[in-house]
Amino acid sequence: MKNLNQSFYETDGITLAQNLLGKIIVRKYEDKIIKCIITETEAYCGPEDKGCHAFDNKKTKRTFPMFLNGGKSYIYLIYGMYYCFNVVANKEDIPHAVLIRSVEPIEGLEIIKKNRNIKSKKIEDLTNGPGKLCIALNIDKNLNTYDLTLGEELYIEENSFNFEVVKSKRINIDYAEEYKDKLWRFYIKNNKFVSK
DNA sequence: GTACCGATGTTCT
DNA sequence: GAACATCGGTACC
Repeated sequence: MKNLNQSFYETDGITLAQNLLGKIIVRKYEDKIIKCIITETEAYCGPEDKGCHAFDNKKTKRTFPMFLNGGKSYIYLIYGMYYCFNVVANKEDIPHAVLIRSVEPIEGLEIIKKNRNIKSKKIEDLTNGPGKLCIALNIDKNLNTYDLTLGEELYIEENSFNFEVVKSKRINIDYAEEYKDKLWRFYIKNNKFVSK
C-alpha cells in the first residue's frame, strides 16, 4: 500500500479530516509494527476558528507545528497526562490541523494491548479516544513536528473501501462560541471505534 | 447504562 | 493561578 504524499496533506483541514477517514496509520518502533484504520477525526482551522489552538494566528511554543506545511505531526499534552495526535494540513503558515480521535487496530493488536494495559475486555476501548490511541501507538512529544511523508516511524497509507461518513459537532470545545456548533467532526458510520 | 471526580503538568495570563 | 481538543474508577441506577 502506498504512503500518502505531500500534496494529499496540502489542503484545508475540513477536506483533509474527511479524506483521512478510512486511511491506515502505520507506527514502527523497536522492530514493532502497528497498523490502524482512522475511524474518527476533527478539523481545526486556523485563524478564524475559535476552537483552534492557533485562533487569530496565535503562534506559541505549543502551537507552532500547526504553522508548518501539511504532512507534519502536531502532538501536545492535554490535562497534564495525555497526548493528542494531529495531522497538520494546508500550506506553510496556514495553521490547519486534523485531530485523530479514534482508530481501529488491524495489525499489532498484542502490542497495543500491552501498551494500554487496561482491564476492559472490549477491543474498542483500546483506541477509541485521542489520548487512548497515543498510548496504544506509543506516540508522545518526541514525534511532534515529525514528517509523515518520510514513511518511516510514523506515516499514513492509502486505503480504499466503501463507508458512509457522519458529520457532527466537535467534542469538548465549549469555549469556542459560534464555532463549537460547526460540523467539523467526522466518523465512519456504524463503526465501533468512535469516542463518546 | 449515566454521573461525577480526581489525576496530572505544560502553557499562557 | 487558571485552563486544558482526556481517561479510568467508583457509585448509582
